[in-house]
This record gives sequence, C-alpha cells and structure tokens, in this order.
Amino acid sequence: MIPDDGIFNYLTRDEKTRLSSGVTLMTFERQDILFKQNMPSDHVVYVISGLIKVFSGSRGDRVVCIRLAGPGNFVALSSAYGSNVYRNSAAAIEKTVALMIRKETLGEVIKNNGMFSLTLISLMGKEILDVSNKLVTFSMKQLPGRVADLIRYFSEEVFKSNEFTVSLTRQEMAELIGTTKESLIRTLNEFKNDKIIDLDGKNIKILSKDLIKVLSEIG
Amino acid sequence: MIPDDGIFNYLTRDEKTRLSSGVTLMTFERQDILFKQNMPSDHVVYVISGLIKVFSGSRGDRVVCIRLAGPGNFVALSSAYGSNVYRNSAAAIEKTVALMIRKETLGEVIKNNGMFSLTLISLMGKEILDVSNKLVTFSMKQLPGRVADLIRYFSEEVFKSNEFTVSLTRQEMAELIGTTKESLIRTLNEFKNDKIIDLDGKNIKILSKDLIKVLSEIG
DNA sequence: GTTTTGCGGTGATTTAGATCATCATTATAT
DNA sequence: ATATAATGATGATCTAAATCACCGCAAAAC
Repeated sequence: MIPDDGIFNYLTRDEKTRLSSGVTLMTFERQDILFKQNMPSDHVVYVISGLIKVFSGSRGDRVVCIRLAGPGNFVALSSAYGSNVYRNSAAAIEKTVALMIRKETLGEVIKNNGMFSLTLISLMGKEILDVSNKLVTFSMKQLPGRVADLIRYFSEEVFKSNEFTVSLTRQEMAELIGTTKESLIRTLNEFKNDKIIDLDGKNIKILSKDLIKVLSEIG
Repeated sequence: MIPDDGIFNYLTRDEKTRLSSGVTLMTFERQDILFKQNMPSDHVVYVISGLIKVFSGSRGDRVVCIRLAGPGNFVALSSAYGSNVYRNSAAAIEKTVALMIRKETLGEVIKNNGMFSLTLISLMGKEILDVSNKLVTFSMKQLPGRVADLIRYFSEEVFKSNEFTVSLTRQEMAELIGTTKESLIRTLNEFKNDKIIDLDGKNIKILSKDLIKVLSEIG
C-alpha cells in the first residue's frame, strides 16, 4: 500500500502499517475531480502515476492553474494543514493512480517521525519557492518568456525529454501561464516559424534549447 | 532570548536552551538588508517587531514584493529548507527586531518535537495558500481589484484598523501588487474621488469597507 | 447516422495599463 | 547651507495581449 521509496523510506514497518489504515488507493480518469475548492480538506493526495492539475476557478469560468503534480508529488498539503477546506480544486489530466491519505493519520506520523517531518518541510519549502517564482514570472515576463518557461517546464520537469507529447489542451496550457488560448497558440506558432520548436498538434520538439533559455531569461 | 509565545510554547525549557545557542538577536533600520538572493541560506528569520518585505529583483531594477512579514512571522523557511541559497531578498521597511535562527539548530528541534513540526507545517501551508492566492489574483484581477486587495490587506492583516499610516512608499506598494507606481497613484486617487477612501500622503482611511470588498471581489 | 460539443486556429478590434516626460516637494547627503 | 537624490504626482502616448467573431475538424452524444 505505502510506496517503498522517497519520503516513505523514513517510516518504520510499524508506522507504515498504521498509516495504511488511513489511506485509500484511487484511480482517476481524465477530467475526474480529486477535490473541489471549499470542501473540507480531509485528505492529502500522493500521486503514484499519471498527472494532475491543481487549479483555482473562483471568478466565472476563468481558471488559473497553479501547478501540475506527477508521480511522487504530494497535493493539498497546504490546504490540509494550512486550512480546514481545500483552497483549490484538483483534476486528473490523464489516467492517474493516487493515494488519498487522511490528514489526521499523516499528522500522527508527522508528530512522531522527525526525519519524515523535516523532509515534508523541505518539500513544502520547494513548493513555496516554486509558486513564488511563478508569481515573479507572471508579473515580470511577457508572453514569449512565459511560453518559453512553459516549454522548459514540460521538458525539464514533467516529461524529461526534448521531445514530448503533451496531454494538455491549448486551453489548459494557457491556464498554466496565465494567458488565453488564442495568445498561447499565436506565440507557439511564432516559435515554430522561428525554428525554435517543432510543433505538430500535441507533439512538441525543442529545436533550440539555447533560444528557449534566452527567451525565458530575457522575459 | 526565545519568545514565550506562539509556536515556541511547544518547546521544553531544555529545547529552548539548545535553540538559543543558534540564535542571534538583530536590529535593522529601514532599508537594511536581512539577506540577499543567491546567498547561502544559513538562517531562518523570526520577526519580533517591525515590518520586513520579502522581494525578488532578478530582472534589472524591476522588483516584485512577494510578501510582508510582521511580528510573529517566520521568513525564509522556504529558502532554508527548500534550497541551499536564499531565493529572495529581504529588507526592513521600518525599524525591525528579529531573531536570526541557524537552520541546522532549528532543524534539530523539528526532528525532535512533533508538535513544533506540525505547527511549522501548518504555517508553511498557510504561506503556500497565501502565495497561490496572490498568483490567482495577479492573473485574474485588474488594477482596481488589486488595489482594493492591497487596502484590505493593510487594514485586516498588517495594521488591523480602518485608518492607518503606511510605512511603505508608493513604489513599494506598487511592487506588492505587481504594477507601477504611476498606475497605483492613479487608482488610489480614483478611490479617493469616489469617496471609497480618504487619502493624505501616507495616511489612508477606509470610508466604505463595503465598496472595497465589492471591488476586491469583482476584480 | 446525424447532431452537438469541444478544440485548434486565424484575423480584426479594443483596451488596460505600461512607458515616457516632466515637475514640485521632501529627504538625504555633503 | 547647499547640493543631490528620492518621492509623489499628472498628462500624453504607445503597445502587448485580451476580446470578439469567426471557421474547419474531430470526437462524443443522441
């Protein structure tokens, strides 16, 4: 039930057993909702496989995607321990297997296992840095820089390759960088015309890693 | 040395003593730098009194202020435990007294005191929620909504009154909501003309809490 | 098998807010 | 005490990107 890798390595056999009692293994199909904004935040999610998006959609149908979470990532630690309701929603982008962990059960582990807590604190620190960085990006870079960031993010963090097939729609990609699908499509095509990327539907191939880096840096 | 309130209540006398050995009490004047982006993140800051700003100034002189931290707030937990360098800079906005806590020393406390860790995790969760919320705000609301948010933030979180004197310059206020000082000044004056606030230099008085709320909500 | 909905894509138009230029006033430094 | 720099403020101009209005196509729904 409990994975034998990453942060869970710090748990004793006994702790794993106790944690198991508060854990449910779930499978989600594309577009399935894991949790919705404003519901009581009872569970923390740990992604085993697949990809999910965390998003906020308060105002009308305008949506901002805060982050993607893939295998090995926790989701909703912030809502679980920083609030009593989920402050964002989460949905599966592709077929996803995840553990739903009751927050009280995980809380017991946190209280009793120092190395586990310290590692969790490190993960949450990284999450703060990532969101802060995104905030800076949003207010300092304009579209070409943000799109370059998105391509880097896909290539370096999500798919770990220079050539990949995104499972997201253009709309979802736009939501990730705070723009509209029209503007995203235009910028992506500019990149294609400038031979920075090769673009064919959902297949993207980076032709010049250097230019992407430059665009991302000059903003 | 170690405060007798908040999260530090969870520490035993003995833990406080040990923590003290890694703590330095410091006083900062306005504009003093507490730490700079890219330096090794050796310390976590705990604000005793005063007000500091955490900001990121990568591109040229364009600066984004990520958050303010007042009495009882930790700063740089994310850089300390999520990185080995500070990812942002911090400076005092007004005269500030703060504890500089060596991260290894605090790390020992985290490892050994479960309730302390859990409380720290809760604080970091709140920080993630705050930054995420700011990210959503930045990409969904336009200026009047953001300025209304800023006034609410001052009134509800920082100064806890409907009438207050900001110790920030217009430039610094603009950096907090991702705009320019010109645009901030214009919007603030629109609010004044519409009798939503009373504005006299650094003194701000909220005349209609309701209108501020509406503006903040409609974006 | 046909209708409907969602997605990718493009052009024309609009607009919020950045940028630029300038100035008076207040701090800060010498 | 005078010079220098930072701040608050306003008007004119410019521009990046949102918005609006479409179209063709593929996939789902009926």
